[in-house]
Amino acid sequence: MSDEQLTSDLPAQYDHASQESATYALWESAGLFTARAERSTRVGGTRPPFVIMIPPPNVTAVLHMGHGLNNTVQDVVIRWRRMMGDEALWLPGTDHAGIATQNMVEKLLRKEGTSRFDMGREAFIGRTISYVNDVGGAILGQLRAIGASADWSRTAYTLSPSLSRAVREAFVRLYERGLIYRGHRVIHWCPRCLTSLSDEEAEHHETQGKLYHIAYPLTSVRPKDRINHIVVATTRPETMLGDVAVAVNPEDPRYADLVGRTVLLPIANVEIPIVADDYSDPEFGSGAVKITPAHDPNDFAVAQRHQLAMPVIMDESALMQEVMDAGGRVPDAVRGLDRFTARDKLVDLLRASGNLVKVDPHRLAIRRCYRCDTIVEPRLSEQWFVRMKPLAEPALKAVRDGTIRVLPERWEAVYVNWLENIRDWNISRQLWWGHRIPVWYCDACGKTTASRDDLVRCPACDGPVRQDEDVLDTWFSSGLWPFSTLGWPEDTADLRAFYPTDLLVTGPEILFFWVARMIMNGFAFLGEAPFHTVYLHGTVRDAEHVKMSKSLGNGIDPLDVVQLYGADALRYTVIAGMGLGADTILDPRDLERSFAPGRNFVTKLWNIGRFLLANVGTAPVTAFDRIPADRLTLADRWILERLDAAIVSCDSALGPARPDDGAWTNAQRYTGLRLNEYTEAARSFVWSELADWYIESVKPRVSSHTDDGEIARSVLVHVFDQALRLLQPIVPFVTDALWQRLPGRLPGDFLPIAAWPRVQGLAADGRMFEVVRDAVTTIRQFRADYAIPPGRQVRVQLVPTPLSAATCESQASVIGHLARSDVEVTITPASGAAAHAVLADGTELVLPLAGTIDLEKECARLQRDLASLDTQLAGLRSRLANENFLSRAKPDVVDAERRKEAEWSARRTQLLAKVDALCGA
RNA sequence: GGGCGAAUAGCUCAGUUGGUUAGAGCGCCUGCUUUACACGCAGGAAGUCGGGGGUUCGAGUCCCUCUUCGCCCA
Repeated sequence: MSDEQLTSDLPAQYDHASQESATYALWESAGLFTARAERSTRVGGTRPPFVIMIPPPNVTAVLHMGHGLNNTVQDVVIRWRRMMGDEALWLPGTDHAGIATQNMVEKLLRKEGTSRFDMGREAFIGRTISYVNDVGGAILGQLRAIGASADWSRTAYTLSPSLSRAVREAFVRLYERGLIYRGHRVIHWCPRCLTSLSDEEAEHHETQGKLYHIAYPLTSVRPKDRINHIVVATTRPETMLGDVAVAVNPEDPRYADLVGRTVLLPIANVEIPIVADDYSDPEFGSGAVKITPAHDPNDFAVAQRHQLAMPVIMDESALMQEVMDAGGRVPDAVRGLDRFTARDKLVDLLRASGNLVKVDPHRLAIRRCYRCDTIVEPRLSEQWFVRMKPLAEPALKAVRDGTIRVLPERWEAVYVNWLENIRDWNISRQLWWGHRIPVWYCDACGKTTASRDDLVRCPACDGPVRQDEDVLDTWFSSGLWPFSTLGWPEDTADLRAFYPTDLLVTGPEILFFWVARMIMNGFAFLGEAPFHTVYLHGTVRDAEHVKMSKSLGNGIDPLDVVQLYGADALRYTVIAGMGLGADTILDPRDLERSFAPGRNFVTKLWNIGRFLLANVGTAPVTAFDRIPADRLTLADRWILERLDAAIVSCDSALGPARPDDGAWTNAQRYTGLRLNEYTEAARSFVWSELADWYIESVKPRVSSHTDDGEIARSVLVHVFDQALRLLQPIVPFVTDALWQRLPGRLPGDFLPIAAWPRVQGLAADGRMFEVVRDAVTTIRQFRADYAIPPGRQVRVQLVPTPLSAATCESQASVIGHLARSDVEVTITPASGAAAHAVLADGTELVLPLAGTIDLEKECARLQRDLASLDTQLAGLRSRLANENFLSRAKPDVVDAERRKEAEWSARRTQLLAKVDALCGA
C-alpha cells in the first residue's frame, strides 16, 4: 500500500462509533484482561499481583455517570498496573440489592393486580430470579462500552451459590464467636418497604417542624402543689398514645416532689408515672419529657431502666393500631389512620380538650429510607445484630498504623471517628429477596441453631425445625466481597494468589456502609486487611452543583456520551478532572462543553498518527536503539529528554502502587493516584511538545530520503509509540488503533499489554532547543505585532552569545522553517529600522523591517520590556540586600536568586543598549 | 449541637514540605484553507488567590477571625 493510500484510508477524524466496540471484542477474545493465578508471586509466579474489586452495582442497575466515573478510575489504574507487568486482576460483579430489587418486582406485581403475599414466598423468589435473569447484569455490558478492562471470566454475584456459601460461613462463625445476637430493640423501620434498616440506611434530613407543648394533668392534686399538670414538649404528638411515663431530671427542683406520682395521659386516658431520669434535659422545653419506649430509641432505654411497659401503637405500615401492650390506648377517632393524619387529628382533640398549651416552630432531624425516601418510623421489634466493637478494633488499628491508607487523607479522620463510636449493626431485613438467616428454631425443645447447611431436624432433640423468616442486609454479603469473590471459604488458587487485594475505589457515601465493614471482615475472617489503599472520589454534579440523579432528571447517560463523543472522550474528561477527592461538574444541558475537550484530544492524537503513518509508511524503520547517539539532532535529543520527563511525571503522579514493606510510610502515605496530574503530564507532552514542536521541526527531515530522514522517522516512531503507551490507560481505544498501525507490529500485539515506558536517559543534552523555541516564538510575536502576513518570508538575524553560537549555526534552518523566515547568524546585525529582542539566554534577535516598522512603536515596546525587567530586578535586588534573607533563607534559594540577578542584569544591559541605539535622541 | 472541607481568570479546576513574573482546559479578542488535524494553527487580553488580622527575610500555601457554600455525624 502506498503512503497516499494509507492516509486516505484514515479519515481526518477518528471514527469511534465503528471502532470501539470491535476493538473491545478483540481485546476480550484475546483474553487480555483475564488474570492467571499461577503467575502471581504469592504462589510461586513472577508477577506481583495487583487487584481491584469493583464496588458491585445493583444487579438491576443501569449505568449512570457515577458508575462511569468510578469505573473509569479503576480501569485507568488497572490498565497502568497491567502495563507495569503486574498480574492485574479487576474483578467485576453485582450485588442482589435486597430492598431495591424486591421493590421493583413488587411494583410489577402491583401492575398485574397481585402481590407477594398473594403468591407466597417461594413463588415470589422464583419470580424475582427470573426478573433478574431477564434484566439483570445489563450494567456489566455497559461497562464494556466505556472500555472497562475487567476480568469477566470471574464475574461475581452476591446471591450466587459460591458467595451465598461465604455468607453462611461468615454468619455462623460470628454467631459461634458470640458476635451475632437477636434482641428486642427500637430500630429504624420503613413502613413502605416493610423492613427494618440499619443506622446507615436511615438517612438524616434536617427539616422544619413544630414543637407541641401538651399538658398532662396530675391524677390527684395535693394542697401543696403549685401546679396541677406537667407540660411535655414533643415533635411527634401522635406517639403520645404510646407514652408510659413522664421523665424529669432528678436534679430538677421544680419537679422533685412530683417524682413517683402519676399523670393522666390525655385522649388515651391512661394513668402513667412521673419518673426521675438523667435523660431528661432541664434546659429543653419544660424540663419534662414524655416517654414512648416502643417508638423512640432513647425512650426505650429509659423504659428499660424503669421497667416500664412498651406499648406499640402503630402497625407495620405506620397506621395507628393497638399492636402490642396497647389495649385501650388508641381511640376510635384515630384508629387506622396514617401517623401524619393521626397527628393532625390528635392535635385537634388536644386543642378541644384544652390540653394543647402551645405550638412552636422547630428545626428537627428526621430520618428517611435510603431506598424509597419514606420517613422512617422508630419501632420496637426483634432483630438480629452484630456486636461491632470487637470487630472494629483491628480495623481502627489498621488505618492508624498505615496498613491501610485512605485518600484523600481527611476521610481517615471520619473513618476513625465512626469506628470509635460504633454501634451494633442491625442485619436482619423483613424481606424475601436475599440470604435467608441461617438460623433454625426447634419448637419442641426451644433450641436455636445457626448452621452452615440447611436443617430439617433439630440437632438436640431431632424434632422439626423452622428457619428464621428474615433475610440478611445486602451489605452483610457485600462486606465479604474482597474474598467471597475469590472463593472463600474454600482455600482456592485465586484466594491464595490474589488476597489481600490492593486498591478500593469508591465514593465517600459508602465509607461506613461498605468500606469499613469489608475491613472489619477482612481481619475477622482472614486475619488481614482486604486492601492497602482506599481511594474516595467525588460526586458527579450538574452545572448548579446539584448531585446528578435519575429522579431529578439532571443526569447524563454515559452511553449517550459514548455514542456522541466516544468512550475515550468520556474517560479523558472524567480523568482529566479527577482532582483528588474533588467533585466532578458536568453540564447535562451542554454535553459539547463537557466532552469536546476529550474528543478534540482524541482527534489530535489521531492526526499525529495520520501524519506519522503518511510519512513513515508501513515499512519497518530502523530500531531506535540502533541509532548512534551522535547522529541525533538537537530536536531529537530535546524530544527524547522531554519524553523522559513526561514518563517521570506520569510515574510520580500515579505511584507508588503499593507500600514497600507492608505498611505505608509517612513519606508515601498520601502520594500517588493524582490522575489529573498524570493526564496533564501525558497530554501536554503529546500536544505541546511532540506535536507543536518536534513534529513541526521534523517535517522537512522526515520526508527526505536521507540517512537523517531515517533517523528522524525512527525517533518519531519511538516517541509516539511511548506516548501512546503513556496514554493507553486513559484513552485505550484510539491509542491501540494507532499503535496497531505502527511499523513492526506483530499479530497478537496489543497496546493494553505492552510494557509501560521507562526512562532511558539515552539522549544527550537537548536543552539548547529552548533557544530555538524562544527565537521562533519571538519572531511569531513580531509578526503579530507588526502585522506581517503569515505567508510572507522574513529575514531574521541572530546575534549569538559564545554559548549559543554553535546552536544558532546548526539550528538556523530549523528556526527558519518553524518561523517562515531566512535566518542569518551574525555578530554585526543591520543597523536601522528593525525589531529587536533579547532572548532568555542572551542571544539577540533582529528583524530588519525597513519601511514596515514604526520606530517609535518599537522604541516604546523595548522601553516597556526594560521597565518591567527593572521592576523585577528591583525586587530581586532588595531581597539580596536584605541581611535577614541572606542569613535565614536556605542557601540554595539564595544561590538561585543570585544567579537570577546576574542573568537579569546582563539582559538589562543588552536591552538598555538597544534602547539607547534605537531611541537615542 | 459536634466534626470536616471548599472559596484562585467569565466557567470547570491544578498549584507536593512557605521561595522565580500564580498555571491548564473551555470561553473571549486578533490573524490564518502553513500539503496530520478549523475537533486545528499562531498571537493576545484576562486573577487585590472570599474579607480582615497575624507569624515570617518571604504567604495562594502556616495561624486566628469573619462571610458564603457543601458534606458527615448526633
